Amino acid sequence: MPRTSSTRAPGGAVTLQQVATAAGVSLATASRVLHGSGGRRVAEALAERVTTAAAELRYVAHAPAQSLARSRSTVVGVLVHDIADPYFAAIAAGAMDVAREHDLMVLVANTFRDPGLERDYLARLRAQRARAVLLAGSAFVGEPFAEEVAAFAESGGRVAAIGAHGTGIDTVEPDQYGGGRLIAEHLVALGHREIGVITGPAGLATVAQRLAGFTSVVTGPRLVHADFTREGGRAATRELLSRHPELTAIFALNDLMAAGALAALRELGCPVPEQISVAGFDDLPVATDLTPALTTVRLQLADIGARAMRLLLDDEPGGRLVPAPAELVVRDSTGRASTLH
Amino acid sequence: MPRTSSTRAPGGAVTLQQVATAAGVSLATASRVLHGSGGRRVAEALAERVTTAAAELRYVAHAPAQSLARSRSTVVGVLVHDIADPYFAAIAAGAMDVAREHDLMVLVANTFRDPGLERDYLARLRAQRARAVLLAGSAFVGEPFAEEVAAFAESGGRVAAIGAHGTGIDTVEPDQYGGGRLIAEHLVALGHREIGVITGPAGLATVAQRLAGFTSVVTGPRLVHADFTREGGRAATRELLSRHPELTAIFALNDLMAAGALAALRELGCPVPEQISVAGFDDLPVATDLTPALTTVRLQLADIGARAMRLLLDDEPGGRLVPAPAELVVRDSTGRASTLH
DNA sequence: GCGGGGGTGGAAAGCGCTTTCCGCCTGCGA
DNA sequence: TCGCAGGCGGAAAGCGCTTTCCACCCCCGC
Repeated sequence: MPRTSSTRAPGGAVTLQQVATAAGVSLATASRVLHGSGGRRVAEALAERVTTAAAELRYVAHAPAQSLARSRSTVVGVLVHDIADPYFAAIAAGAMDVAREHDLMVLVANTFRDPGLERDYLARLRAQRARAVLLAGSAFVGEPFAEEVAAFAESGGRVAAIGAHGTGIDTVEPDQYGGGRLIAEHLVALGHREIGVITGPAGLATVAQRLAGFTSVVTGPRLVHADFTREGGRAATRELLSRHPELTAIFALNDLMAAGALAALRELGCPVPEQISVAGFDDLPVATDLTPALTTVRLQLADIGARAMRLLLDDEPGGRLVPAPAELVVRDSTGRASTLH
Repeated sequence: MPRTSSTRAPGGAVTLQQVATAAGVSLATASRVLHGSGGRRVAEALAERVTTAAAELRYVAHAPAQSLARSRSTVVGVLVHDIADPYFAAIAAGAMDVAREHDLMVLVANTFRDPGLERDYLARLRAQRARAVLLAGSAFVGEPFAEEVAAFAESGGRVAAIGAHGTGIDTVEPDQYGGGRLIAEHLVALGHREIGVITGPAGLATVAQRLAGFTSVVTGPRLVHADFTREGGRAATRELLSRHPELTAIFALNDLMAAGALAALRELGCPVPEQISVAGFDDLPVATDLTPALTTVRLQLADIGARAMRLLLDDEPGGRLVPAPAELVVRDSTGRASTLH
């Protein structure tokens, strides 16, 4: 039997052709009515018939076909290290909000901090012809996929990053250096001289920058590297204190590690901030709920994500650098250096 | 060298045709070598030439074109209320992990708890011909988009949900009811009789189920509805206590609200658990870091997300129901009912 | 009254890929 | 020696949509 308008396509979906037939117009007209990109207009009466038919058939355009024909897709990619980490979740949420304003869908790629996976996802985003991609994860020092980024850009997609990822791409640059410095100055002002730092993998640019800011004020702090997580912070704190019991303050390079540090100090029966002060970085929501409430550096994460997405979607030439401020938030986990050692 | 075969397509991307030409084979052969779905094999020598050419040109298949030709895409959708909420972030992370094993990309849609947006995103996921979609957000009581779900399924996509979303679709069902009951039994065993409940919007199925479990043990608790967030919990707690100062325990229907409750009680100078016990639900990572550490109900969120994604991707017939256990985690925020009122 | 122009609908040519045929070539058996 | 089967490369027909032309109609002006 001939394919009348009510016959479902193989996939089960309604096609534009079916809508056109149902409305008694040509394919071209239906397309113009439903997705017409301005250029041409269609008479009221016909347009009406088409929209009615489309609604009745519950027609939804086949996005891949549209992407193909228009050679322009409606998806953007967001590359994060781990969406379950509140840091990235906040950034992603901000970015997604802006994407929605632009009627774009967001493809989220969780790289698990694996540079190989990161490269891989970037290629797949290129395969999807994503209109743009946001590199939200911190760069690794000595960026191994600059080439893949270039390939993406070359094939017509925009790229923006949070934190430096190389020249030529739009960047929102949180003031990691300044933040590290703020914490250092704060602790020094409180009289601390023996300060330990617990930190994530040395390869992360974020880590390097925060640390650089800190050491611009406090030279040669005691340093322990661990996972950039709560557990990492807990382990690092124990190790740090066993090696350097003289410390009066600990700077955790992110709030997650700070939470772990507080847990470790509680286990060790070491009062904060009376005996040891603790400071974090990021000002995640959890910071206020820790005990004592955490002194930290506030980054406006959702806003950073949103701004990066806006950089991706406007049509200005690339290579811009938007700084994002870091702000010291003093709470209860830092106090005057104890003199009772 | 002549840039014949290397002439970039309009979008700037390399096409299969270019690869084929460069390798001196036909389009069909190139396709078979690079994406051949098993059926046919190509002689070693030719295959080699094709793969080499593809690598040199940094060829990546045009995913939309592939979706069109194969009428099957490689993306799945995940619908969440708010990716910045750790509850959803954990579920999404679990789901994404499984998706990666299957070489699928994940389109995350943030619905901001807006049923309209939810419907809308579902339609757009259908437009993308997403292979499957995971409804991770709690249903609203009286599900307003069953129709849209049906349309999605009808057009060939699979649908799974976390928590009941209607019959016929695969469901991972966390034991919300049982969890509510566990908390109730725990509090009653500790001697509490005057228990207040602070809760999210009445329209959320999750809320209704947790509450039902609780009231199956404790009848007619004092109830305050608020946002399902920390701030909501804080406000609700203040209101609850001002109206019912006789309460000896508060059950917050999620951990975020519980964090708010603890904050409020701290502000009111009300010791926990000595004067008032507090219990939460979800066992988010933050639960251990609250002070006192939160008694709550553990849901294996990442695992739930992963299982739901597996339901979507195997080829079994739909309509299955996978229960996910809830487990009581007793920490320090609950204690024997105070008798000093 | 007739020619020309503006506006609107439709036919058709792709977009980049998959996949069905088709036909050639090789090698084997009679 | 010839026929035939099997294997493998290539031509071509779509997949559902956009968009360029083309054709047509109607209206206006001379």
